[in-house]
Amino acid sequence: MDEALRAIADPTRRAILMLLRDGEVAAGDIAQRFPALSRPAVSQHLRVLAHAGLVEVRRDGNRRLYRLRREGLAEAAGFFTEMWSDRLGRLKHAAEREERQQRTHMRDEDERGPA
Amino acid sequence: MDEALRAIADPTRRAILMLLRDGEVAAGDIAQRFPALSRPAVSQHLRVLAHAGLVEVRRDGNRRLYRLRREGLAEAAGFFTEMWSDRLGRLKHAAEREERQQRTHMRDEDERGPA
DNA sequence: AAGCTATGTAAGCTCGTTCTTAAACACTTA
DNA sequence: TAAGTGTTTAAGAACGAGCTTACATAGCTT
Repeated sequence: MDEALRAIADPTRRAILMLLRDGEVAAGDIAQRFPALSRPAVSQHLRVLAHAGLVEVRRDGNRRLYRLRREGLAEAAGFFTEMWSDRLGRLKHAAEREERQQRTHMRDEDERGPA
Repeated sequence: MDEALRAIADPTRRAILMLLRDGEVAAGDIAQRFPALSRPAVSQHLRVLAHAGLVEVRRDGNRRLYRLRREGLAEAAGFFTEMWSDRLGRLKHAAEREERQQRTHMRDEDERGPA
């Protein structure tokens, strides 16, 4: 998930993923969509995406067809669901904690940070 | 949205966001959770997050309380929804395009490589 | 005002990322 | 097998990200 989010941080790689939404695309065809970049540059981006589990490759004769790996995408999106989920439960805890804190108002230096 | 995805790519910043799920936290309290990092490092991460629209700051006397900015988070998540959405419409287009391509099978060298 | 606490900014270093060119690899066709 | 496509790998340059230390700023407290 870590690698996927890092991979997605790059705008070129996001554009590549967008390109793959509709189905398989050959590496060369992908590269053609980025006139500003050399083919090796695109190839390296594809490698990063593959390593991150966001795309899969398939050989078709000479060419390599890349396709989206939706599981990988969902896994990356997991961060957002994690950010949103269980919100009520945590809010309850937070409220209790805050109440306790407000009552005692302890500001002493007892080990606040665990290992 | 670009900056937000970039910001989220960093694990420390993700951890900070997680920390803020439950409500406001002061900069110093955040920094305490990262014993491996100096306080300026955390401060800089917070700046990046603020710039990306993922957190908001509020002054409370001496301290600065950071809180999550859910709109920013949703905007960042927009990439994923964009990846998933409108899939059927695009698939239809892709099918047509593929059909046309398969029929004519044009592979000639019309200016593929510009300057 | 002086000094403390809480926090941000600046400057500089290190390391990782992204690009380029040159070369290698793999498959196809003559 | 030799030449031709399509694509990746290698090596190195340039740039940016993230860290640290030192310093600056802002508010509170005496």
